[in-house]
Amino acid sequence: MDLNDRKFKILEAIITDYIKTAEPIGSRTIAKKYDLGVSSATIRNDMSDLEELGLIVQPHTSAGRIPSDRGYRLYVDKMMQSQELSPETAELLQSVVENNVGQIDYLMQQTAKALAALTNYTIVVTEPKSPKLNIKHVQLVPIDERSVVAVIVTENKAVKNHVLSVGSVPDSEQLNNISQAVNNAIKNYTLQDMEAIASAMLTTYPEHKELVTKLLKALISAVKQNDNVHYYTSGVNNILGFPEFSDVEKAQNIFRALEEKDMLITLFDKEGDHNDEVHIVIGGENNMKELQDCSIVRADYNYGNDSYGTIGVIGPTRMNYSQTVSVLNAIIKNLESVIKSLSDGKNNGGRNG
Amino acid sequence: MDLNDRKFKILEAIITDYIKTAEPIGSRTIAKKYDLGVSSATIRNDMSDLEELGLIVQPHTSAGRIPSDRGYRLYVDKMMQSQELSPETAELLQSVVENNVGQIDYLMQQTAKALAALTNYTIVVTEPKSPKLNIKHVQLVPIDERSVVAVIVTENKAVKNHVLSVGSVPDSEQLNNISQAVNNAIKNYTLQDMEAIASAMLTTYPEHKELVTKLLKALISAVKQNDNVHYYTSGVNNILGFPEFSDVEKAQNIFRALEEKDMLITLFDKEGDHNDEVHIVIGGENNMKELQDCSIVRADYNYGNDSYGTIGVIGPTRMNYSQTVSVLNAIIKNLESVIKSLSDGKNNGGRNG
DNA sequence: GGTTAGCACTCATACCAAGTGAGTGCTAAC
DNA sequence: GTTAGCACTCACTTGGTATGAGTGCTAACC
Repeated sequence: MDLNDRKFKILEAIITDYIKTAEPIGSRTIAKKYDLGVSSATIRNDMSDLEELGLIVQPHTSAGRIPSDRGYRLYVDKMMQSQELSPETAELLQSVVENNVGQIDYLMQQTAKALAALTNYTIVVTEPKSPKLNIKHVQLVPIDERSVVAVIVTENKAVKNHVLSVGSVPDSEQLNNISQAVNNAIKNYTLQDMEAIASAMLTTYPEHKELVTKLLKALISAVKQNDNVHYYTSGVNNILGFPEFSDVEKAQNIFRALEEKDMLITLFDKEGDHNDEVHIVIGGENNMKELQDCSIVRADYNYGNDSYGTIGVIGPTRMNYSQTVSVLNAIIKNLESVIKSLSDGKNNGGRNG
Repeated sequence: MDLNDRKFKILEAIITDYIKTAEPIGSRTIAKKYDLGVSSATIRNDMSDLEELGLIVQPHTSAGRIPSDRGYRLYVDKMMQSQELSPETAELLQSVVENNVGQIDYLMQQTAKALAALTNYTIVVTEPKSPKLNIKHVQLVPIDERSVVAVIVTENKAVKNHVLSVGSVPDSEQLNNISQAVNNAIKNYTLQDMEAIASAMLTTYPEHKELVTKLLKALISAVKQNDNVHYYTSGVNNILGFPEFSDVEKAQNIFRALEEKDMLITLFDKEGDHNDEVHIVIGGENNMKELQDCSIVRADYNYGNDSYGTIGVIGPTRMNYSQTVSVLNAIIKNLESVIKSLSDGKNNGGRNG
């Protein structure tokens, strides 16, 4: 059975209508609302075919039809028109990014917040992380008489702080010396040779054994903690606004999933390849049963040196995919351009004149 | 009208019962369940008096009574028995704190998570902040060819990173020199004299004008950002578990409030004095109308040098105050002891032998 | 005066039965 | 292939009727 033009149109009508109203839509409604030039009976026959193909389903006998996951999939892959953003929206997205450059965590938060407000869905933004993480620079900074912070800059330009508490803190100059020594050691050895570095350092600085030992531990944990990605969410409460989640049980499941860090991260990591495209996972296509009624639209943003972060939009399967994709594309473009202009040293991108 | 012993007992019965069941409780139930030695009619008379005093209310004519905010207040202030924590609970709370020393953000997150799991309420933990914030130490660390991170250690031992993007990055040695110069300047001037520091620095390092300017800007913003407190929440979804919030509208209001950073912060800042005590705000006592059906139990933890953070527990007014207070006291004690032992340089507190 | 039994009254909730209407599937005619 | 017509399904609404938990009041009791 193939899909002629009219059936495509009917499917599209059902999907767009259902996205708007969340109500099952019947043959008569389509006949009246969309000018297909045929009667409701004909549409009824077509709908029967569409159902046979698994593209739409009937919640119960005397109701209209709603799209199935497969229906949405077909729509998303073949039928969906890309949507132009309004100038105001585009500008808003740009200003959010540009106004928060420099403080990566704040930038993420504000991005998430803006997207949540714009889409009315739930947003998750993960900090950039690199598949191959190497430490680029280490600096010890004194905090008080008993503790120093090890500032660790990784290849992917992430900056992490580890507080080390030690018996006694060397003076600034010595801290600098030790930092320098570690930096040199890191350049010459790989992290696998941490043992070697440790023993080398300890012969040079036997009097700071405690500090050096703890510092190396921190370095190792920094590398390991690579999979301990930070992330920011916003618009979680939007979930409750959708009639499909007015059942508290369902909403609670979703909330639980959203609080479960590991779940989210694997969800984002899954679909393999991190490329430029926007990925869409519809309903049951993801195998977390808490999110079977949700769709996830996500895209990765490049952060230089193979490192990337992810922005994910989570909403009901009845989601405005077209708009969401446009918004995601726009924000990713903004983010990457700002990041690029930063590392180019010139801020020549996207300023209005 | 005064409250004799029996009336107190009746009020207590209503409150404890309602905390457990969330159902209005009637005279007959009290007479049967609690052995007061009088008939339901007598209890009925007493309940009428309690209602006249505004301590309990009737949701509708043919229902039992439930405690009012004033009833809870009386209970919390005069009647509530402090509750001993089970050894397992105490141990859990201790291990959470001890296992996460050193990474302040992770510690907060885990603390929030543990408390949420334990109490079944929503937890908000704010990072420590100081009423008088001074910068103690600054260190520049290179990131790549175009950016350095300014690591700022404040008096309250918070460590903040600001990424500065500059035309060209001086080598490590020069970065150290500049850092040192700023540190010296900060010791001699107050932050109000930032202008003076700036001009002094710029005569010393004219070739790094850009970097120095941006660094000083970062310092100022670090001081200002003092009120931009970070905080961590956990157990937000627990809200949905309570029958009083099964009305989606209400739940959504609460969620919105919890996502509104400023609201939460002012909520915590409000009740003035930050001392050792656990503060309890019941229902309408706080003036955020979104949280009128919630109670907030919060306590501050000391972080040395006048700086403190706050741990807040948010739940329905029908909250297990006694347990919540005990848990809060315990976790605060653990946190403070660990913090103290860190700055004492010896970890001699609370290890099992 | 405090306590109690008895009783009328209220009112949310559950239950049931009938009615309504949106929507379908099928058949026969066009 | 399309359409009109019709029987059928079934969620949802409406209204009327219990049911029962709980109260307030009164009169009697200790």
